[in-house]
Amino acid sequence: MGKKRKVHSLTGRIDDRLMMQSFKAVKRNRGAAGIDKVSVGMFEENLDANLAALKRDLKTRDTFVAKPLRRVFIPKDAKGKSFRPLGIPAVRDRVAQEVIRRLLEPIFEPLFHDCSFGFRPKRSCHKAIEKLLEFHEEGDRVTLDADIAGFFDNIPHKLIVDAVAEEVADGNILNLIWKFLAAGVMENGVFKPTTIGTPQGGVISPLLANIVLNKLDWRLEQAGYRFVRYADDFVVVCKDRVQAKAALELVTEVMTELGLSLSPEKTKIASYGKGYDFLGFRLSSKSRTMRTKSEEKFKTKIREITRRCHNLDAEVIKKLNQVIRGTANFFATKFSTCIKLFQKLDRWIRMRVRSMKFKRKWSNDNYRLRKRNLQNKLGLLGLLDFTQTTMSKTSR
DNA sequence: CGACCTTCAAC
RNA sequence: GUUGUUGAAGGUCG
Repeated sequence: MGKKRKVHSLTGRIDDRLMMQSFKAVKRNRGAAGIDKVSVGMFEENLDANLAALKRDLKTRDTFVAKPLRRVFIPKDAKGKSFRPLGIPAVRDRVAQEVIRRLLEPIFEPLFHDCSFGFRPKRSCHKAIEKLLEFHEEGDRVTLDADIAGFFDNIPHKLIVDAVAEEVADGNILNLIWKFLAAGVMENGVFKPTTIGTPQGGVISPLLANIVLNKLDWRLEQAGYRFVRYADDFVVVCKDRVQAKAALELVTEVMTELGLSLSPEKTKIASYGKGYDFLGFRLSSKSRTMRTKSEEKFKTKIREITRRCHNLDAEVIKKLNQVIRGTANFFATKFSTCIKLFQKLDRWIRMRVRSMKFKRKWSNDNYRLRKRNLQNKLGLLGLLDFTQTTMSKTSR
């Protein structure tokens, strides 16, 4: 029953190499500037001096001041009128957060539950679903599909810092996290303090989310439930509806403790027999395919590329192939049963391409023939062309 | 292994 | 204008 050994000096690990690695990581994303309008490129102009100053501020207690976040609203779903509030930290602060993230991640990663799959290295949606399907194959077919209401925006700051403090005793680091959380936002020129939530757009936010929800994971484990969690979206696998009800009760209780609540619309008891949506797929005992929303998103994208008024050329085919490759790559997995859907979509894509505008070279040119030749020569591919390559790859 | 470019997906 | 973490694929150059 010895006391858990905490990590004491993380601050001491902040050196020039870590600073540089963190900057490189921020640069790789090619993200936009924050409130101070300093772009990554501008920060890089005096890189050594900027990193040195930042390192000093991070290492000496109560020196670092997080700049307010820049507020940007992005549409949540393609045509919906709901918006997601982004908080974009200044480039300097993104580097700072990356430094802290790199220090914290190795500490918390081993403590996380094996069934937590979101935002974690070497884990993915596919792995999450594979685990879920394993559970179903072992017999349990009723699911509690739960979603936390406004998760990132509603986690209490104290809860986050306390959760980190359970493993980290370095007061300076805890202070820095507190400052990131309480940086505030500038919304059309007016400063608004942030008293709750972790910024959507913050470098450490995903890690902090996992640190907090790790508590939920182990509570479920302790109660004997099997589940798969991806960020704030999780499925508890149950043997029947009675057990699912009980699971819902436990989850609700834990949510209250964490100052959170479930989204009533997105939380439901379903079954593997009837099927349910999770991480972009529609999962059921008879098929695992794209969910309707994802199919619509894909179609919208194809429509944009193959607009009737646009001229069919090499660029269009290239762009189409990129999108098709990417989509097939995600949805054609070991477990998915997408062949029929892909056939349908491929026919639809070819129809779209056929009806595109195509320049006539001379007045009585057989442009249909030239168009088809162009299509073949430039190699327009279909979703199915990519599934075959993924199939042969997965079997190796 | 690294730099850059493009795409897809989840949240 | 659009941030962030993670995973995947393809390409160019070392």
